[in-house]
Amino acid sequence: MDQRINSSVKDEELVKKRLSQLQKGAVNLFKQKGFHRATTREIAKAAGFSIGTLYEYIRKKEDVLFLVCDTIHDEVKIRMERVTDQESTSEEALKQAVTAYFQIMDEMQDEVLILYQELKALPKKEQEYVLKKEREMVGILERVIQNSYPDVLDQKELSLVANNIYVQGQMWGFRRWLIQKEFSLKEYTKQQFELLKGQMAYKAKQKSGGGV
Amino acid sequence: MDQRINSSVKDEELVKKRLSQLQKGAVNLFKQKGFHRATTREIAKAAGFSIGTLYEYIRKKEDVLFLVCDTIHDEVKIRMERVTDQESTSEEALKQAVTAYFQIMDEMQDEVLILYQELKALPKKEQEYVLKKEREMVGILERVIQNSYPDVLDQKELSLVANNIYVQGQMWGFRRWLIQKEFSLKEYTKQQFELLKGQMAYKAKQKSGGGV
Amino acid sequence: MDQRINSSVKDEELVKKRLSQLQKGAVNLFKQKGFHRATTREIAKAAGFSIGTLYEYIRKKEDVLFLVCDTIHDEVKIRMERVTDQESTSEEALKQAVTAYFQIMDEMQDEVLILYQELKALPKKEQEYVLKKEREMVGILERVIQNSYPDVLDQKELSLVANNIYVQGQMWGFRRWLIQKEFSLKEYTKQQFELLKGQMAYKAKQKSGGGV
Amino acid sequence: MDQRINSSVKDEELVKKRLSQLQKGAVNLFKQKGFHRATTREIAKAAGFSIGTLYEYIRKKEDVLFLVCDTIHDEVKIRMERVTDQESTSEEALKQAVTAYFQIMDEMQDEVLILYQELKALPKKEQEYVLKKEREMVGILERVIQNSYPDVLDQKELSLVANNIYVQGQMWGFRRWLIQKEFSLKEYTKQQFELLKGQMAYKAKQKSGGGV
DNA sequence: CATGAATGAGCCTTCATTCAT
DNA sequence: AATGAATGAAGGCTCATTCAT
Repeated sequence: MDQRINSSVKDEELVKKRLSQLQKGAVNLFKQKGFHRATTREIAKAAGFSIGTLYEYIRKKEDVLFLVCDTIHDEVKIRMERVTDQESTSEEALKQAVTAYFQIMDEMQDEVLILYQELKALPKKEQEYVLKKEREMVGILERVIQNSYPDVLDQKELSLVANNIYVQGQMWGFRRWLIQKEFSLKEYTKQQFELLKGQMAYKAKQKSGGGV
Repeated sequence: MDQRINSSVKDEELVKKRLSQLQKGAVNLFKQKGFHRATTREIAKAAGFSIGTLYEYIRKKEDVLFLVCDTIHDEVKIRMERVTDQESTSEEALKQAVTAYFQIMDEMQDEVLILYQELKALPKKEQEYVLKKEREMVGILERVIQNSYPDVLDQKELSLVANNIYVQGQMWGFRRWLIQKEFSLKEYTKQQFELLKGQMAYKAKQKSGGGV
Repeated sequence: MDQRINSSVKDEELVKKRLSQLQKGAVNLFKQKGFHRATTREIAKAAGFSIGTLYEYIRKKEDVLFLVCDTIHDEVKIRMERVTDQESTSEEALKQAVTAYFQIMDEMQDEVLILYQELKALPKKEQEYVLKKEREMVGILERVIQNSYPDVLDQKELSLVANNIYVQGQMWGFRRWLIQKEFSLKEYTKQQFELLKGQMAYKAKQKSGGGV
Repeated sequence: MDQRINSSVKDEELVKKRLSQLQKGAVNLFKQKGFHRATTREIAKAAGFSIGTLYEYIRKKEDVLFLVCDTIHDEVKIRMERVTDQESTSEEALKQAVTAYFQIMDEMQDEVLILYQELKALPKKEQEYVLKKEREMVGILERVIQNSYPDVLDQKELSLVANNIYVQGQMWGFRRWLIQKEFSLKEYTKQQFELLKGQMAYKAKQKSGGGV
C-alpha cells in the first residue's frame, strides 16, 4: 500500500494484508455514508477486525481516507496503463484510450465520487500527494493524444484537451443523475469522441493551413 | 432567500436580513473549514449573532448548508441571466455567454467548491432541489448554443456540449491548482472557446456536407 | 389567584384575569406533556399571550406550576365544601361526602395526576404551602366522619381513616389503568363505602362492647 | 438487570455489574434531584464512571430511569415473595404479609417515591412494562388475602381490598410528611390491619348471615 | 402593558483515541 | 498482535429568561 501509513505492526506481509482489508471495507462504507459519517468502529467492522486492531495499523481516522484515495488513484492508473498503448501513433489509439478511460470511470464511479467529495478532508500534505497522482493520469492522456495527433497541439493546448477528457470521464460518474439519464456509456463515449475529433480536425487545419 | 428554511421569527424583513448575514458568514467559514468541520457556534459567530439566535432562523445545521448551496446557484443563475442574451442568433452571443460564465465561475470559485464538496451532506430531498437549479443553468447554455448555431446540433448533442461547457466552468475553480498554474482566465476562456468552435464547425460540416 | 405569584403588572383586575387564563392553559398543557416537557413558550401560547407577557405575570417557570397546583387544590376544596354537609350527624352524610369526593376526583383526574407527579418540582417552600391545603382537605373528611359516627374513632384513627378515603379518591385517578378497568365509578364508590362501613361497624363494636 | 437495556458492551458479567452500579448511583441521585434535574454527567459520576462509559451501557437517559423503576419493582417483589407465605390459610399469614409489605415500603420509601413521580417520564411502552410488575404485586396480596379469608370476598372485592392495601403501603412513603408525623410504622401497621380486619369481619358476616 | 427577538448556559449524545489485558 | 472497555472533549440543539421597542 503506502509507506505513508505508519503501522505499529512489524510483520510487513500482515500489514499489507490488513491494509488491503481495510481499504476494501472502507471504500464500501464510504460509498454508503461518506467519510465523515462513517465512524472508526464501523470502519474496523467493515474491515473485519476490532477497533483496537484498526489502531494498530493507522494513527488517525484520516489515514484511512488517505489509504482509500491513494489506492483508488493507483488502481485507475494501473488499469489505464494496462489498456492504453502510449506508444502507438495511430488515431485509433486515442479512441481506445478514451474508451478505456471512460469504461474505468464507469466501473469506479463510486470510488471517484469519494475522491472528489472527501479529498478536502485530508491534510494539505496528503492532498497534494494524491493530486500528484492525478497529474500523472492527465499526463498519460497527454502522451496518447500527442502520439495520435503529433504536432497538432502545442503544450498548453495538449494540457487543456487532456484535462477536458479527464474531467469528462469523471463527469460521467459525478454528474450521473444528469448524464446517465440521457446517454448510455457507449453513446457518451462515441459523442464525446466525435467532439474531440472535431476539435483535433479544427486544430490540425489551423496549424497546417492558416489562421483562425 | 428561500421559503424552505423554516424560521420561527415572524418579521419577514428581518428574516431576510438575518438569512443573508448567515449565508455570507457561512460561505466564508465553509471556504476555510468545510461544512463538517464548522461548528454551529462558529457559524453563528461568523453570521454575527449568538448560537441561540442562529436557531431562531434555522432548525438544523444542514439548513445552513442548504441555504448556502441554494443561494450560490441562485446567484450564478441571476448573474448569467443578466449578462447573456438568450435571444441573439449571432455567433458572438455564445462567446459572450461562455466568457461571462467563466468569469462568474472565477469570481465564485470558493462558493462553487463548497457546492461540489458538500452537496452530498444534504438530505436527498434538498439535494434534488439544488440539482434542479443546476439543470436550469445547463438549460440556459443550451439555449444560447442553439440560438448561436441553429440546427447544428441535435438535442442530445446540445445537451452534451452544454454540459461540457458547464463542467469546464466549474473545472476552472475546482481544479485550480492545476489549471490556473498554466492559464490565465483569459487564456483559458479563449482556448476553450476555440475548441468549442472547432466542435461546432465539425458538426456543422457533418450536418450540411455528409456523414461521419 | 394567589399573592405568592409576584406579578409586575399593577392593575389587579387584569392580573387576576391573566393568571386565570394562564392557569387554564397550563393545566391543559401539563395534562398532555407534563410540566417539564412543556416550554414557557408553549405555556404562554396556551394561555393566549406572548412569552414576554407571560413574564410580566410570573418570575419563573415554577411559578406556573405553583399556580396550577394551588388552584387545583382550591377548586377541589371549594367543590367539597359546596357539596358536603359538615354539620349533619346522619350516617348518610358520610356516604354523600365520599360519593361527592370520588365524583370530583373523577372529574379532575388529570389535574390530580399533575399534582402528584409534578409537586416535587416545586421549591420546598411552595410544596409545603400546597400540602397544607391537602391537610385541610383531609380535615374536611375527618369532620364529616366524626359527625356521622360520633365517638367511634379516636383522633388518630380518624386521621387514618380520613387519609385512607382521601388516598382512595386519588387512587381512582392515578391508578385508573387498573381500577377503572374493573369498576365503574358507581361500583367503586359503593364498594369502598361498604368497606368503610365495615370498618366503622367493627370499630363501633370495639368501642362499645369490648377490647380487641 | 433487564434485557431491555441494550448495552454495547459484550461481557455480560461486566454489564450486570455496571448496570448494578448505575442503578444504585442513579437511585441516590434521583432521590435528591429527581430524574429531570439529574444530568447524565451526574448520573455517570454517581455510578462511578465517565459519561462515555455510561453510554456504553445505555442508549438514552430514559434507559436509566427504566432501569431504576424496573429494579425497584423487582426488588419489592422478590422481598415480598421471600417473606410471605402465599399458601398458608391462617389469618396470621395476612397480618404477616401486610406487616412485611409495609416494612419493605418503609425501607424503600425513596425508591417508591421515584417510581411514583417519574414513571410518566418513560415512553408508553416501558411504562406498561413496569406497570405489569405492579399488577403482579397486587396479585400476591390478593392470593394471601384469599388464602387467609377463603370465600369471604368475591373477585372484585378481593382486587379492591388488595389495591387498597397496596396503596396504603405506598402512602406510608409518599405521604410521609403527614402520616409519619402521627404514626410510627408499627402503629400504622397495627391500625391499618385493624381496619382491614374490620372489613373482613363485616364482609364475612354479610356472606354467611345475610344481605347488606 | 404587550411583544418577540436575542441570549447563552447547559443539556444529551457521539466518537476518535488509548491502554490494560 | 488482537481485543474492546474506558475516556472526555466537543458538537448540535433547547429553552428559560431578558429587554428594547
